Amino acid sequence: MPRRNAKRQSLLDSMTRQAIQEAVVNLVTLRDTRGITMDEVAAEAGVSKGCLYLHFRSKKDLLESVKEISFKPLGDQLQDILNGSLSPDRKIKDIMHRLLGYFDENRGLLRFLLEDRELAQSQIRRQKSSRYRSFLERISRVVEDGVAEGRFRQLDSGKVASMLVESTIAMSARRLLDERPAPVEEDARLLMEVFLQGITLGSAPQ
Amino acid sequence: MPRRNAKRQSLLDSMTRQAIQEAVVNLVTLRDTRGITMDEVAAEAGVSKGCLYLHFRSKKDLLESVKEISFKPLGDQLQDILNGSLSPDRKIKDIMHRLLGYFDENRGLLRFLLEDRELAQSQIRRQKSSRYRSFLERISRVVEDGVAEGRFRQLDSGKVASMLVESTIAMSARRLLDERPAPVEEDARLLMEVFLQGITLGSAPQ
Amino acid sequence: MPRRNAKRQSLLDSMTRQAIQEAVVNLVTLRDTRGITMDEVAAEAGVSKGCLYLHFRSKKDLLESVKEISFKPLGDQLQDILNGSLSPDRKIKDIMHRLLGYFDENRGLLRFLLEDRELAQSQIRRQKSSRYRSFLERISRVVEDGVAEGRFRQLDSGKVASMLVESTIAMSARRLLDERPAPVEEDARLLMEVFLQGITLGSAPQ
Amino acid sequence: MPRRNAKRQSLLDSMTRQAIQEAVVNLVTLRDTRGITMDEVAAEAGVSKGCLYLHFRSKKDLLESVKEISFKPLGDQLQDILNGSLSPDRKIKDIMHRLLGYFDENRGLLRFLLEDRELAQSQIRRQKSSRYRSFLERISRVVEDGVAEGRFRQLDSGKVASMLVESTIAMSARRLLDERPAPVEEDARLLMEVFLQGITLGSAPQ
DNA sequence: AATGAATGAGGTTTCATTCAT
DNA sequence: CATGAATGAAACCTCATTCAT
Repeated sequence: MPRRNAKRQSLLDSMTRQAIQEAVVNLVTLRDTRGITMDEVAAEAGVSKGCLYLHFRSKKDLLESVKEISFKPLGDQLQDILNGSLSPDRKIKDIMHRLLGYFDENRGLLRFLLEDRELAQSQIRRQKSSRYRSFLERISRVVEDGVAEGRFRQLDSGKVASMLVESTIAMSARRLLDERPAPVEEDARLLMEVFLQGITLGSAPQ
Repeated sequence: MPRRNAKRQSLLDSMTRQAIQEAVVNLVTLRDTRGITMDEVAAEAGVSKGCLYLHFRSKKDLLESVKEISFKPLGDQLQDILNGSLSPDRKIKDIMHRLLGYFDENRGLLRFLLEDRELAQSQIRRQKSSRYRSFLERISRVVEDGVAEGRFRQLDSGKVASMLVESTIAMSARRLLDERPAPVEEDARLLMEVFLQGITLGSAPQ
Repeated sequence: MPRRNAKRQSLLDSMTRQAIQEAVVNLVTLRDTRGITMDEVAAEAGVSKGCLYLHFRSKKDLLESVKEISFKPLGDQLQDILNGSLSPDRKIKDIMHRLLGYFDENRGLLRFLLEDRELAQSQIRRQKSSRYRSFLERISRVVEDGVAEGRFRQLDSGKVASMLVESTIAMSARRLLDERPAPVEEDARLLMEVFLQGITLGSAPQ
Repeated sequence: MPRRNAKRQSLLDSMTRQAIQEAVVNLVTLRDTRGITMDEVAAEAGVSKGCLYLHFRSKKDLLESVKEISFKPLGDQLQDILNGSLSPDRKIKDIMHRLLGYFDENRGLLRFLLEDRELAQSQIRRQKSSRYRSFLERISRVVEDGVAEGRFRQLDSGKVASMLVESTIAMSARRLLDERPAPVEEDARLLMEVFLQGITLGSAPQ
């Protein structure tokens, strides 16, 4: 049964791939991305060093693939929110909520995002379109929609998007350190309150 | 005159120290912190590699010291603002203004802050007092003052401080990438507007 | 019918063997012998890597076998010439002609010969009988025949054989590099003119 | 005394460089060039592996430098002969004599030459100007001089040069294998007898 | 007979650190 | 105080070979 064999083989194959990727996620959860070595990945995954290069062309390739699969589900969920028909402020709230939740569930991934963000800064100009930057632009457009609808003030949407996203990531980072973080809803609400109404007492509209 | 010799020696000594530290700053402006080598530092400083270890115990020690001196002036300036008698919202505005300005003037240093931030996030619990964390706590207290004075709403001050600071850093990073960034005042004003009043149209009280 | 099956098996078997060997020849035509990997051989042959080791004990064994079969036709042709009844000088000419022609037709094989030659030189004493060395000895005997027949001068036949063969190989190598090499006949004639009129008795000027 | 120190330092430096290069020569004398590893070179030279890269950028660089210095003296001697005012046939004889002698004295170097020759052939087209090829061209010109002077027959000088050089190298290789090789003079004379009386005008019998 | 994932020894290269001078 | 050659522990990567299926 060559068909069956092929299937099982490719299943095994993809299982090893996953095992390696999961090993990376495990290690990244503890260490910095740049601190991990291929030896460690191999040990963590329970395979030989050579095997790593059977499944990934290089270390860079491996890390890249881990980022890819790690952020895929989040990306899809955010996509759904962004493509939805909710109001801009609701979209922003949902996105914040989802980001907080996702990083709660996948604690190691935050480091990849942090690295991505740094990367965007070191490769000044050249590689504008990292995951992070394109995400920012999406948020930016939601802000613009809010402005167009007369809900938000006329502010630089790109900069506001940065503020929204970075504040949410900062909140996620805090939650990571917190042994008993507040419920996700609570932090999402705090973010929204601050951004929608500011921190000044009495400035709330109603 | 042993006294005089000692003095001259220590003067020369400190000059070499400075030369080395400046070399690091120069290199960090271009590269990632972890990407620079001791060879490069020695070459940039115009001293021998061995000399580096005469003045600093290790690479880590050297980088740490560079952070120290790099952020000292900023720290002092922020300290002055924090110790001043201005209102909390004015303090926050001044701090934002100063942060944006400082990173504009010292473009490479942002990387150190980013590193510090990562450190602060990876130091789960154990060693609370990274520069970044202690700075956050200072801001946190200003927010609390504002709450106490009845100017700010009753919000989690630590979280709000994170939001304020991360948004400002994000703005600095944007400015770094921007070829012709807006005047510092403009970005500081945007940050304050958003945080004090939120982004919602019509929510401005007076 | 176990007989028939066995036959078919061995036929299939030998076909795979050949496919592998041909793959090596193809690759050697492009690359250096030592540059090719077993992965590449497997890919080129369209079989699995493991299959290689079913037909050949090792890489060395495989390459050795390829040399064997690659030079077999040439060896047979040269054998015919050597066993023929032509005059020694005619034999030498025919051999040169055949060598030039063979390497023209099988461009990659020259690399094997070069490797063999190196091998012959590094194998100090031990394993005298590499293909190359035994071929040299054959030529040597033709020279001796020529001496015995009074056609050639009394010269060290082994050394003269080396000169003849190396000059011919050098000519082949030149032809390989040449985009439009002269006709084989022309180069063979040049070789003969130089050598025959040099080693032929009575060609000494005074 | 900084002057003196610098001198001694650079002396030590160049001594290590030499030690490394000599280690390569020693190893090449025994093994094939491509078979030696940087580990072996380091061990043979009595230095650490890292030290190798202090003196040479890469393995390729090291081997290249060894070739350079190994063939420099030979190159100079051949240069002198080529630039001299002797007759073309005398030049050729002297060059053959010198090649045989040089390879006798520096047995390992022959391997480098053999490798270079192969290299020239595998890098078809690209690196036309290897040491070997430029040397061939020099010899080629001597042959042309001989033709111009009416001493040699009108033959393709490039091809004849190949024959001359390759035959001499083949003779050297033979001498390498021979436990008691004939005196250099004898082999040089043999080469000359064969070639001179072959290419000399008027040697054609009929 | 055939597969191809896995191995692991070994290759080249880098770099923080030491130490004799 | 200063030097810079030397070190050696990793780092990344390759590839001939094996073996469960």
